[in-house]
Amino acid sequence: MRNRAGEETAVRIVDAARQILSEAGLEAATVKAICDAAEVRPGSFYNLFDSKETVILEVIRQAIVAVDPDPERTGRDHITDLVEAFVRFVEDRPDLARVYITVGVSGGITDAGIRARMIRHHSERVARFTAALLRDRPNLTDAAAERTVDALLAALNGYTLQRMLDPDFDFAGHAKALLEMEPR
Amino acid sequence: MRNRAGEETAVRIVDAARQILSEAGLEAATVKAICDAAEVRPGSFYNLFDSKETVILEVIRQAIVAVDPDPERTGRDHITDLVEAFVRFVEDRPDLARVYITVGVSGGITDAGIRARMIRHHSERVARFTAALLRDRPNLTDAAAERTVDALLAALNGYTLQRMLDPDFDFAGHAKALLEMEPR
DNA sequence: TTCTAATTTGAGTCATCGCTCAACAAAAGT
DNA sequence: ACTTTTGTTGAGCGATGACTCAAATTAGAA
Repeated sequence: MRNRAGEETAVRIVDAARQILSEAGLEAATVKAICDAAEVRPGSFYNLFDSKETVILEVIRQAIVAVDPDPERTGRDHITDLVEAFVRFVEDRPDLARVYITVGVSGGITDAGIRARMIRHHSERVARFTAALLRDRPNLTDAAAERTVDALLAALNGYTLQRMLDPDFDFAGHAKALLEMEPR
Repeated sequence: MRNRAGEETAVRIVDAARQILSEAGLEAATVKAICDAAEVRPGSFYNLFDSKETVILEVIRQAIVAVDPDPERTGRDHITDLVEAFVRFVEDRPDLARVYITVGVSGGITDAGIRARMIRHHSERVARFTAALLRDRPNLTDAAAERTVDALLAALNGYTLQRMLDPDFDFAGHAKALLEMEPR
């Protein structure tokens, strides 16, 4: 990387990398494939990024950030808002959702840095969802709320996974139905 | 592939492939890496298998088969048995569980054959779990039972995913707690 | 216009990929 | 013992991977 310019080109490269990662997976995300999709030559690629890995990590970062938009609003959301926001994320940004689930997970197994980020992100989600649930249903104990949220988030991730495999899967319907579940 | 013998060698190769796939992911599963781990030379590899892909698909097949052991016993299990069998699978064979979740999913996005097998396998699981649940709780309607099973399996998959990222995660505890959930 | 710095280029390096095959070794028949 | 079948070897093939860099091009300041 020689300097800080060419930002529009850098954006095109990251966009191309995201598209390839989401549609064809990590294996297919070669420098050549990314450069072709971004209409850039390898020299430009390496003028702007230190390595292929840098670009891929940037896409994963985008995905993690996009999972929970507006995290600064913590404290005001209802649990339905949080679920709906996640549904919107999966429906509107299937590319980032795919990256989140596939690259995030397989990368999490290989790469300790990615793993740490995924785990941290998950515990932040649990805290946020639990606070919202307790606000909506104050009759629940803290433990019961956290158990419920654990199950809710696991099921949301499971449905996301299913949605990635089967584009016809009614993700929104199933996700919202989860709000009707509770410990018996 | 020249003949059908050298089966012990073939087993060693598949074992090595499974280990590498589970610990280091698809990217790391090169023919050289597999051969080194199996203490075999590439010539022998290609004497026994048509391609690298053949071996990887065999590992994925093993994983899918191992998810639901003894499927011929359909009709007698309780829902708790099915969940416990899955818990045992994840705890006892984390290697195959990792392959199931990571390679199965990322492969499912790329490869139509893998995708079809994963989807088929999932609908078989839904049918089996739903039958068991209706047997245990005849007061549920078919639709409610299937909704419950959908959520149960999604959550199990989500927990599996979480377990793959965090080895300290109490998978068995969370999985069994799911049996206490129901539609309200 | 002219000079300079920012940006892009593409041929090229070296390593590694999946895979092949002629030769060799070990068993198994006969 | 000799032949055949079965299994293994490892050098090496062409293709492609990530990545480099001197040269060309472009853009903005002077």
